[in-house]
Amino acid sequence: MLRLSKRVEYGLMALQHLAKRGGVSTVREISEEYHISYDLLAKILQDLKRDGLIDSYQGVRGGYALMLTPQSISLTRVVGALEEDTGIMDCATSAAGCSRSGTCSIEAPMHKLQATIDKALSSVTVAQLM
Amino acid sequence: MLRLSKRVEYGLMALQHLAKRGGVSTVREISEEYHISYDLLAKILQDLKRDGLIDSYQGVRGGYALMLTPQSISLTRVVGALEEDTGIMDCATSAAGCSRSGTCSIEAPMHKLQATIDKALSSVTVAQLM
DNA sequence: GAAATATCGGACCTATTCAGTCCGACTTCC
DNA sequence: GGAAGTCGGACTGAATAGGTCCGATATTTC
Ligand code: SF4
Ligand code: SF4
Repeated sequence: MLRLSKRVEYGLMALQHLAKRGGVSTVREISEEYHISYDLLAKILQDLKRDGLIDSYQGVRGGYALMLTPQSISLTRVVGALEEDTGIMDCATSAAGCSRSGTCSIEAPMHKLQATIDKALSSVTVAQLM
Repeated sequence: MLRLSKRVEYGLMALQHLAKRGGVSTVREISEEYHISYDLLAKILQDLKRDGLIDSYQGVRGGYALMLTPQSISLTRVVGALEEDTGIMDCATSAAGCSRSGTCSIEAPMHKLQATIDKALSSVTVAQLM
């Protein structure tokens, strides 16, 4: 379907918010501003933190803040943190391979297309969302 | 998830086969060569025909054949014929729009990304699959 | 120390989409 | 008339996405 998940979409909005704000923001604050489900956004930010994109502070007056500069956070990174299966086709994440790999003749061109798309994603950073 | 559907994958294999073969091929022939479900592939080829990419001949000794040159069939065209929702996000297919369109600030950059991906897709043709 | 405000983390539910199947109708060649 | 094909719609099962719930833990404030 070639569509980005809501998780990525919300994640990007949140990152954009954090970048614009600079400091620490809470899940509630972000979820209300952009009308995103609180619980869902909470999970997303936890994933981003787990991947080292943002830092978290617990307790009262806690929240999340960017750990990296907006310029250094690419869409590739965000997608990687928030989705398991990237990759345009089964054979794209080259490790696994595909059962048809012998008879299928479109594998090579698809890998090339994958590379092109990866490049497109990596060229977009959070800094460009502001 | 940024993944192409099996429909597109099978469709491309079939188109590649038709392009390589030149003449008329039956669904059975293609489905057996690449180990694709007969019924599923049948539907896919019907869709491709409906979109004018291939031509069909009914009855005994019938089958499908390309209507266009392999060079003139882009991936964009194939995806368009086989999937309803193209588009990286809800707002991408600009007509519909999105309820968050006011508060959301990442819309413009996403449209740009969409354009980049579209370009990548349109630069791949069936001719390059052979 | 208690209460308020946060993140943390896992289980859970539901709707939608995808892949695949089944079957009856129609068309054409032999 | 029968075999070999496409046509088209309905249907199923499995996977995924999107969203919810709730109890635990950490930290600040009063
Ligand atoms: S090798 Fe071919 S059949 Fe297998 S996932 Fe890649 S494109 Fe599809
Ligand atoms: S306008 Fe914003 S919220 Fe709406 S679909 Fe586009 S990116 Fe998502």
